[in-house]
Amino acid sequence: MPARTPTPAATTREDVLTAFRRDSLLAAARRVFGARGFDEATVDAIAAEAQVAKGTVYLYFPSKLAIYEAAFSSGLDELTRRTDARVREAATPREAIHAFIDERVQYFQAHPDYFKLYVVEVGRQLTDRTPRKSGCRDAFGAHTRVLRDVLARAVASGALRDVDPAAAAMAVFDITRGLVARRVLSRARSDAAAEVAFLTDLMWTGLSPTSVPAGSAP
Amino acid sequence: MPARTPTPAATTREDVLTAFRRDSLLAAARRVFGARGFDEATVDAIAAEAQVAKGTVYLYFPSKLAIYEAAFSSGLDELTRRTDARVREAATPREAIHAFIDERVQYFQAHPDYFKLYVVEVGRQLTDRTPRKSGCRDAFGAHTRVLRDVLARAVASGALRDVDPAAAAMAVFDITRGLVARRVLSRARSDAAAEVAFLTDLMWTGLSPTSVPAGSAP
Amino acid sequence: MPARTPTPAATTREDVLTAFRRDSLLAAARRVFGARGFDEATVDAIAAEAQVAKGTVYLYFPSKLAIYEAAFSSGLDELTRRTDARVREAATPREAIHAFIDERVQYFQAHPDYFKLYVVEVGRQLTDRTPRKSGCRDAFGAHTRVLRDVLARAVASGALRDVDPAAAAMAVFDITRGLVARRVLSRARSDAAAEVAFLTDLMWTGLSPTSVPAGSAP
Amino acid sequence: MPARTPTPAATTREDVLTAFRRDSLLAAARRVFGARGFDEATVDAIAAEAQVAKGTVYLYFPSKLAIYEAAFSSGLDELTRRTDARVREAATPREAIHAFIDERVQYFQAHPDYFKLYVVEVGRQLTDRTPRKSGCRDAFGAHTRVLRDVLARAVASGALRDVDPAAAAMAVFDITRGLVARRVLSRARSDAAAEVAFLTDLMWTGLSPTSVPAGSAP
DNA sequence: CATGAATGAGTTTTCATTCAT
DNA sequence: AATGAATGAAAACTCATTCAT
Repeated sequence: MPARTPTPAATTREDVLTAFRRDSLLAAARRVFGARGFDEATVDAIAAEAQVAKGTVYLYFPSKLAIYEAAFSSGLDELTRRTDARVREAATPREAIHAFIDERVQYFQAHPDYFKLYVVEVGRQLTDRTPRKSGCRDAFGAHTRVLRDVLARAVASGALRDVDPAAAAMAVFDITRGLVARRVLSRARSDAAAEVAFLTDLMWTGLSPTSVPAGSAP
Repeated sequence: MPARTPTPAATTREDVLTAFRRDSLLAAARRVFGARGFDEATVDAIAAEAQVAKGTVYLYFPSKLAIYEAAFSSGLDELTRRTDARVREAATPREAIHAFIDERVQYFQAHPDYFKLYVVEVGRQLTDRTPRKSGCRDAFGAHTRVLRDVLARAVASGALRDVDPAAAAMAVFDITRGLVARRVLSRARSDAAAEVAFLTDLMWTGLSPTSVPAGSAP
Repeated sequence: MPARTPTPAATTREDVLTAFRRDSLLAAARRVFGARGFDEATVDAIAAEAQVAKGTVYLYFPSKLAIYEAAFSSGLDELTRRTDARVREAATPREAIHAFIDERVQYFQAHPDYFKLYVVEVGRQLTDRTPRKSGCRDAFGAHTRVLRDVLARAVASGALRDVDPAAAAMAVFDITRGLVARRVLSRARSDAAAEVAFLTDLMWTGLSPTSVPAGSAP
Repeated sequence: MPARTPTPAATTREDVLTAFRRDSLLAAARRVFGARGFDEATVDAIAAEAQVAKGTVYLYFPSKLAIYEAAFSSGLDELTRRTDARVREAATPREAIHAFIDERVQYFQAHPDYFKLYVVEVGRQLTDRTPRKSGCRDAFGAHTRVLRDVLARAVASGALRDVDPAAAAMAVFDITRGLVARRVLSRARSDAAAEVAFLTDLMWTGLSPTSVPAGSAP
């Protein structure tokens, strides 16, 4: 990484075009894979969606699986980047939880195709025998890292009661995922603010230190 | 032929064999579909798993999709039946939440193949253009009905604070799903009691009426 | 053929039953093959039509092809027998031609399924690489033998002009076949007498010795 | 690429190649369907006959049935066109009958594969439950239309006796078909002139107005 | 670089035939 | 003799991938 391509001015017309084509193909792939799943999607359909010939796809990606993984990863990267940024900006743990839920709901609402791709991939990971070489697998763990760290600090400072921050972050992650799934599946177009607020409140209350002793174990 | 066996239940050897074959095939289908997903699974593989010839499969099911739906539905029925029973038996709302989470974690832990099939089906539903005729789709809504009713009564009686019972039930459903997913994916064999207890506590605390005013909005 | 089975009393109950079953199967086969053609017909369908189990079919015939050939031949035998009888009874060549056409039209009208089987078999014979071992092939030649002989005698006696009797018999055969095909295809139920009379007249006139010199060659 | 070839007819190399492939496939299909019938023919065999891979066939035709119908129709169109032309050119009714028989015998003699395909199709039409949408069915009726019109005019002008022109045309059609069938089946290579002349004479004589009263009905 | 025609491996499904009961 | 469950070979069709233009 010390020496990038030594031609600083090398970002030629070519490169721009190439990058543009790649992005077009990834966007097309997200739409097609999201709409049909991995197996039902055809390379032909992706090419048509991107308005290029089928052969062209193979100039940019070595295989259908590679397109899929690139499409999945590129979306995931952006989602994670945005989520992490908003969580980091949050002034309080409560706001961090709210930011996490809100950002993800908004992102997926704006990119329902990608949500489908995302869900399909979770299914693939569960059912795939060949352990995914690409970073897909680990990527999932990274989703909640920033939130977990925020919660860990909150527990340490006494702002939250003494829970496992990782488990708590996962719980927030899961209810977010469930909310998004129902909204995407039902093609909900309404504002999700009320539902986001409810889940934020539910989690925050559940994690607050001021809660009552909670009685005996079940 | 003079005297047909007067078995009152008319359950002949044939019937038993037929039922056995059907069950063997469904079990094989659950394993194969769970391991590979719908598209990657082949009827050949299911037949081999059930130790019959390919043609035999078609004596019991009219198509690959029919096998899949039967395998999915049969497991779902049992899961729902067991979950509902345990939730109904619960003496308190807190116990109901615990029963819901605990039963489902135990069931899926005992049938990891079925959990994969279950996840795969969620993916299919998202990506399927042809609305599934079979009860698969509606079946999902029914998962939380009993729990929702319990929570609704608890809200009415003041045992819980004033939340939307359906949304609360969904939250419980989602964190359960997340827990199971992580345990199945990581092939966890350990006892899930601690994690179940944590989630029960989290939800119960979050829903309790004694919670603090919760401060300002996020 | 001089010594039939030397047990004259051997026609037991068994034999009768066996013969009955064979005939039932042949009748069923004629219906099914006639309705669907050879390839589209299934042994299952024939068994069902004959109200026996599939395995039973194989007790009476060694293969699907054998059933087909037996069904075809049995019908053909009857048709030829009846046609020959009526042609032989005819007092004049004109009546012989009429008898030939009339009998065949009536027979096929009464057995439309068999006509389809008959047409399909003609197609098969044309397209079959493996020369039919059974008598099917030669059987066709025999259709017009009796009519041909009648015409030959008529030519010899001067009752008809000097034509090739075989070619003339074939012409009568062909127009009969065409008439039947159109009637069966259009499911005609009306009386064919007028059409039979027309064709008889057409052929008779064409073959009569009193015809004009016929002018120049075409 | 700066200047697209401004070929006014736009018949590029591509188009020629495509048309060539299509024709090759149709010719192969005629041979294979003619040799084996519809059901016994495999797409694999057609592909092999045309020296292309199986998948290639599906680039030009959507299904096996579509290939079959295209092969059937293309041949039928040419046959009908040629027959109609020769019949129209004929100066007299007798010549029209001769032209009809002669042209068809010659065409089928030159394309025996197509004759088999033709016969197979007749069998299919008889046994097909699903009424053929394509023009195959109606096409048969059109075969004799031109000849029928010629005969109708001849009847009107008194050149022929008072017969149903349609029935007469059918009779000519049927004897032609029979002659061709026997020649193709026996792989006759000899000149058919004598047989054609005989049938022409037979029909013409049968239809001539100068015929004797023909005696009593049979 | 871009194209899209060609390839052929792989999948579902059917059905003639066998054989244990 | 009769049954019908089991078998597995065969065939239509799809689509990821390649490569000549």
